[in-house]
Amino acid sequence: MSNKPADEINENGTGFIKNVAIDTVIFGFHDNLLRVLLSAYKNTNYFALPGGFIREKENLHDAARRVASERTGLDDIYLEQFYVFGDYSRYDPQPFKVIMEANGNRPSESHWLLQRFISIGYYALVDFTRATPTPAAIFDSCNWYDLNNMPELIQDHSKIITKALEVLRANLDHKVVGYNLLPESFTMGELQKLYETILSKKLLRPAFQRKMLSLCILERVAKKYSGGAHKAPYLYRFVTGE
Amino acid sequence: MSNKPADEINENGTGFIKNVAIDTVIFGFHDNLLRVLLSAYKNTNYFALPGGFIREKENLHDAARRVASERTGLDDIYLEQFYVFGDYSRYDPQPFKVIMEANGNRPSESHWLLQRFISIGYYALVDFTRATPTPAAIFDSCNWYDLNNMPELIQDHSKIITKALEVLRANLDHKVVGYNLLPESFTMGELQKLYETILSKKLLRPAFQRKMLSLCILERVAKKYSGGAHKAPYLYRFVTGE
DNA sequence: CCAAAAGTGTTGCTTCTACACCCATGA
DNA sequence: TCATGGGTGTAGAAGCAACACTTTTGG
Repeated sequence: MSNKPADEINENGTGFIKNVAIDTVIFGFHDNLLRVLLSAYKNTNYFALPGGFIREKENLHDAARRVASERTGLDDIYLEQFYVFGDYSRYDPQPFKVIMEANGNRPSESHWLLQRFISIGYYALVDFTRATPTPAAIFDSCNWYDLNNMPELIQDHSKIITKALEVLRANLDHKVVGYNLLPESFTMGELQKLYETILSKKLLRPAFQRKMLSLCILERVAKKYSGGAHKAPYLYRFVTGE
Repeated sequence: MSNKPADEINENGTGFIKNVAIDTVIFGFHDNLLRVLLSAYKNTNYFALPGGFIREKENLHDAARRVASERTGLDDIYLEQFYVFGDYSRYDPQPFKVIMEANGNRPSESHWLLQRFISIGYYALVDFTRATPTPAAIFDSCNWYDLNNMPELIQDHSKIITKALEVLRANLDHKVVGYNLLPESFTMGELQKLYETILSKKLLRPAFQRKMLSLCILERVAKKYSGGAHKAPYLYRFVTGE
């Protein structure tokens, strides 16, 4: 939970469901690295996952989509609910107290943001080249960090990312992941690099190519002349069924 | 959400987290049928999943375990969090209003149980022969219903069961399910019947037997002389690693 | 003509499917 | 001894890992 617009910061959180937060793990892929969007709070050393809250009459999914959209500038985002984090031990209001104080607020102990939150985790898969990381108004910046080189995160946000990656990996087999993380067209090599990065292991090139083509979800578009001294790879794109 | 003890029924739900419910789909297996525990409210025609709420300092998992334990009398229950139901359209306070009125209460519109709830779904797998369905104090009865022959349920509880079954099926491959749904010892035929019931399809006997044995999680205990005019099957049990 | 990367062929192993066969049991 | 259900054997198909080979590109 983070990135709240200014008007959300009032003592009792009018208009929002209390004690429930949404944390989104927004994955992007670039330069052969899997990255996530993190918010950095101004005037503090705190980093956190993009998060938000559910409006009183808002669908849970829509709230997650709203958060992911506001941070990326995209409006057609692939989202997957992956886990709920509900241990009482994750209750840690200290960071928010510091953040608010660093920004000139003096919240009372009963401020709604200082209460316990049950956090519903969503992961998003976005096309790195189309997303424009956008910090929430006033409060923070927002940037990509690769998974192997992340700053320390508040609360249990590191664990949330770990769990998101775990579920993403488990879903690799039966859900099409590349469609959301890659640009419109891409080479088979790029697709393989994506899979290898998510799984953290090498895959055999011939096997991967055949497996992907056997799914009948890819079509060849054209060849890509990269200027490299080697055979030009085909470009592929996902067939959308239209 | 249902089965609340009397002391939970006060206007503002003191001691509980508001707007969040837990619904548990408690599966049991008996007579070759997959069954779920349903609560029937007295003085109404309403049936619902066993449910409950999270105490202010209680872990989410512990709240789910508490609900499942109270309904079954068991204390070592296998639980799996499977989905969160958060559409605003599922908000339907009517049944609770009727239930409370049928039991002599006159809740105000602002009664906490008549507010919107986001419901966290857990499924439980229990040994039918050990569970003793126990209704929550005063309010309702509690019984097994087989999946193909269920009463109409309040709100979106049917959809919740459908989703639970979906996830249970998906988990059949990589989680050991029989251990929790069967008694201490069982025949290979019984285990196969369980799988066939969950998947709603026939499996090949030799293949099933070999697959199960190849997992090295079963050990033979003894033969079972059923009195039937046929070869006595072996009894198996899950090796626990002790 | 060479190096590098992409695409395809092939071989052998493992796994699964489908059916056949044998074994034990009590009427 | 027969019907019934449980356990095992096995041939063929399918799938996959591993490696070899061919093709294309620019230096």
